[in-house]
Amino acid sequence: MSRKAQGERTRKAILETAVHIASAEGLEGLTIGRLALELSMSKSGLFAHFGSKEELQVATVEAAREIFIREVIKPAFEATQGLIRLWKLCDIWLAYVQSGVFRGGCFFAAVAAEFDSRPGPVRDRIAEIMKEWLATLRNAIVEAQTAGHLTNAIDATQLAFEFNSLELGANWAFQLYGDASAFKRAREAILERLNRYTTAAGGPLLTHE
Amino acid sequence: MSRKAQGERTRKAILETAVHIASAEGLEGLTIGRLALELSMSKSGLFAHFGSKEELQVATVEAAREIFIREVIKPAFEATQGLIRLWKLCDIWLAYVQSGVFRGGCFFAAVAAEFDSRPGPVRDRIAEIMKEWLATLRNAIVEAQTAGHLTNAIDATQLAFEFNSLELGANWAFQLYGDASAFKRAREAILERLNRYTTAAGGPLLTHE
DNA sequence: GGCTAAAACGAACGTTCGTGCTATATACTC
DNA sequence: GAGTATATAGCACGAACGTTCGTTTTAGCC
Repeated sequence: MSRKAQGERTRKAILETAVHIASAEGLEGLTIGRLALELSMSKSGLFAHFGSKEELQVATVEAAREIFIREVIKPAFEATQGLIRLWKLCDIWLAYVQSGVFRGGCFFAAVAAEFDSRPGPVRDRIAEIMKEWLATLRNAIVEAQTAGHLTNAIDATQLAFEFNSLELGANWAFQLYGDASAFKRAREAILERLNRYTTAAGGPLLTHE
Repeated sequence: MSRKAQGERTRKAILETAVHIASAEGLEGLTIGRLALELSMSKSGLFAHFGSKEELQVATVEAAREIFIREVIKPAFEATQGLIRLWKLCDIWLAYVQSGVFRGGCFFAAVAAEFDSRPGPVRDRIAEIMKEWLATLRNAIVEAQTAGHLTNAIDATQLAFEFNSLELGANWAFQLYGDASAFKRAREAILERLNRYTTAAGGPLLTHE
């Protein structure tokens, strides 16, 4: 193993742990000492991988984005474009949060609330990424309309807002109360809307169970 | 003014400022030094009003609850029980957040995300209060059903979850993007549901404008 | 086997945090 | 007016924070 590759590997390991900690304790609660302790390495050795705490935070956000793409976006995009993919995006998102891989639930919901009043590059990147997600959702809706699965009467931006809200709401209920039925409620609400706006060409109604 | 009353007054002033800071910086970001500076008093003098930082946090949460009751719950409860009150609860909540009295938007949305992975009395109190809000919402729905304004076919808990989610979603969009149209979207989604489930006895349809 | 450069370390910096101890100023009681 | 309780201030503490610096370990190259 080259020395160079070793550095990359360590950096990956650091960020992997950082994402988990930050989802629960936040990006400020994510301290370098704590991170070093958890990885059994020195503060200074760890710090050398990033020039500053802010850079570490940005890198952590970036790492979380890649995980999100790998675990939610990509699997959903294996489905064919249209209604199915739209539903997959929502369904997999909910399943992913419910699976509890992150102690703090949805990473971005957590850090968005933390940084929404803290101007700077960290906040900017978080906002960008969440906007990206919302655009993905909206785009899937438009595609479902183009494919003739959903009626053109609905406003795609409005529907994307509603779906995103329901997901945030489910995440909130699960994190605060451990209430897993919130995911069922979110799915029910989303499906109800999808089914209501499905055209004849949209195929048989989707169901929850 | 008695010494005793002076203490009470100071405490109120502290908590008033604390709620504002915490809505933006969080309950951990709310430091005693910062708070003392903002109030032009000494750290120790301020600290004497609370036995610990945790007590200060709990007191701040309590203060926020009282503000919320005064500004949202009470005004909504001036409306007659039933559909109107239910709508008022949602509408006033949105207007209150939009008014921007708190730099960090909805106080409870902010601190819930911060503390949902931090066990302790602070988290417990936040969870209680938000459950209280959800119960208020649900109860208003049930009352609207009992009054014959809304159909009994709907699940009150489900609808309360959806309304709460839409409110959280609007708060999220406004805080992260300054997007005021999110409030319009939330209102539209809520009204759409209310109108759809309104019985003939529910009176004329509610409108947004 | 030495040389180089990357990677990790250990110790310390200055600052800020929450918290405690002691003293002073103020208002009410008798 | 002396005495007491309350409110606030001053000062110091130990711990933890992000950060810097000089050193040591390690892998690849000639």
